[in-house]
Amino acid sequence: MQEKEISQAVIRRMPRYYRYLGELLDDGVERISSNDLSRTMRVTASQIRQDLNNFGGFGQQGYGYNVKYLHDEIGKILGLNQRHNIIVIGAGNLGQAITNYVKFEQLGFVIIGLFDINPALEGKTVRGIRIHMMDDLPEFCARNQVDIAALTLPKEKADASAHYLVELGIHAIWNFAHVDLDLIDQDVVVENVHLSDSLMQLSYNIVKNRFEKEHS
Amino acid sequence: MQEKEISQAVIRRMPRYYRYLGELLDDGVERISSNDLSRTMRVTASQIRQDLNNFGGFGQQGYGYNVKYLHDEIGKILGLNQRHNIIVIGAGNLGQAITNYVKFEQLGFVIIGLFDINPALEGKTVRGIRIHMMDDLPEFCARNQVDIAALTLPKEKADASAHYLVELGIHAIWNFAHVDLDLIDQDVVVENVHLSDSLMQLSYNIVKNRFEKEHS
DNA sequence: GTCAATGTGTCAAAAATTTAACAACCTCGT
DNA sequence: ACGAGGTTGTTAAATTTTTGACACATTGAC
Repeated sequence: MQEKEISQAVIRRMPRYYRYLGELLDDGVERISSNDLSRTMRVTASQIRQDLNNFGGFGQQGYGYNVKYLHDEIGKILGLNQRHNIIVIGAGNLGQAITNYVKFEQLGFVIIGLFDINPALEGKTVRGIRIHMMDDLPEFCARNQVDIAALTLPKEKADASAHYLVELGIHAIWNFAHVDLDLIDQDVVVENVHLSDSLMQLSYNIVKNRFEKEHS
Repeated sequence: MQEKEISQAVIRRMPRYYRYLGELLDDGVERISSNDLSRTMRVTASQIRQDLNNFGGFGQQGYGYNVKYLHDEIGKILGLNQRHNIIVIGAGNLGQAITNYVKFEQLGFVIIGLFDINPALEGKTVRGIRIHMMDDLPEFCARNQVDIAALTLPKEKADASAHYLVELGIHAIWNFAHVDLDLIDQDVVVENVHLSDSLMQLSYNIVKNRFEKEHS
């Protein structure tokens, strides 16, 4: 499938292509050129062609790209042609919010259970999905195929939980706790969503923007 | 304050430095060298020094960096020395989850109101913070200083809301809707949190990881 | 069927980012 | 007060990423 290493910079852009192509598809657009796409996406056409060519030649000279075909192919590249079962560790507000986000399911990401240590939550459900106690985790993982664990718990507990999950055979973690999990050398893929980092970036740009306005 | 343009690559790393320095501070560490920090953060010492030097010389030869001082300075760079009032547009699960996330307040980001169009939510509160109807937005913005609007609503409504917010004088948007807001040329700073993009990246890396295991 | 227009894949150049190297300087033990 | 050891700020090299350019394939009008 993959041959040479593809830079994460490219990978970061792929979901965005997928999104735009999905919209074109919904709009009934059949074909598109890198040039037209570059205008709507506000990136260079060269970058689009370069990015796509990392994975193969999906276009045709003189024609462009077939929207449906390209959309499907990028979907395959991103693994969206297969189902991913998710468990959510930490059934607090964020965990529940994610569980309620139906859109993920359309992409093949299906939440099959939530876990928490708070006994008050035991047996309750979110969108029909049950909240279990952490003690039940080993059995649950043995009985169900769990592809991804979403970590939505306080940072103090995140690292220990992550190690525990890896022990139970989980190979992918979607980490919302604002720590960097110390899982080097472990056979596990981690994707971080650091909301406070994001806010701080925004804050930096706010201050910068104000400054530039004052001095121009 | 800022002189030459600093690349967003650097800015993306600053919150992470801030986080690690905060932890060192909590641990009572007084000073640290770029070398020691590089080991814990798993980046090169050279990058740390280079990054920090974009903003000035915070260290001292033969000594290293004073943790508290550096933490404070990075905080200032990121604008964490001032308060940022946030309104949340869309009081659904995600909006409420964010509102409940107390940690932001410690960083100076204070949520002062939620807005929705669902009449059933009118007057309810989340962590003591009131949910208003969208109709009240103009008056609310006139009476309160609103620095950031967090957009936690369906993508169909995101773009129109964003334009409306800009009209009302808001200059910063924290966008959770998975569309790219079309706000070029507007005097507004946008920070995106595209959760599904993040999930797709994770998915890509899962597939890649599996593939590499099978072929090694 | 021909040909201008279109548009990809790819190679090369340019720009940006990261890493390495080191001179200058500070610390701290003696 | 001195000097060995340590550490920054900074310059230069290496690497990565992005952009530009164009040969060549395909389309679609006539």
